[in-house]
Amino acid sequence: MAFWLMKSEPDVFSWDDLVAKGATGEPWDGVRNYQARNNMRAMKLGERAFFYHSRGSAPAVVGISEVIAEAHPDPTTEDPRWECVDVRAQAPFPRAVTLAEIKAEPRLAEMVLVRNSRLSVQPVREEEWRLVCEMGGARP
DNA sequence: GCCAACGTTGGC
DNA sequence: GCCAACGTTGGC
Repeated sequence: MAFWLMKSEPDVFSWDDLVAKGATGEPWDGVRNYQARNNMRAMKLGERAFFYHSRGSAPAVVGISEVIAEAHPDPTTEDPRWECVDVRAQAPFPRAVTLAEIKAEPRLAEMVLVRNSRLSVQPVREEEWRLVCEMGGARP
């Protein structure tokens, strides 16, 4: 069981937008980066991902989403190279965990979020997952 | 709004 | 296959 982190600009598609989609969820389309696509290809049904708000006033992990459809062609392009998974909101973080808090935690220094801030879909280690959940008061 | 870091493109 | 130029992302 792997863990993931997916970024979204809250002005474009926020956690609340995903919550509003309910059980139907949302295709995570528009990704045009090979590493991010490869990560989506590796996602399995039922695996979970942090929902991260980038470019907001305070970039932060704000919720947990769940994969409800494995990789399939991205409906927003004819280009067969690009694929997406579908996700739905599973649970909000009682307290958002900001990037500043993550950077201040030495045990999270190896997170992809810290080391390669530009990758929009990234793996999270199990111990990192548990720690971030704990920091946000979320059930891991 | 600025700018550093990174990924992609395209000429050679 | 190299690398400069360019575009995009995202923190601040």
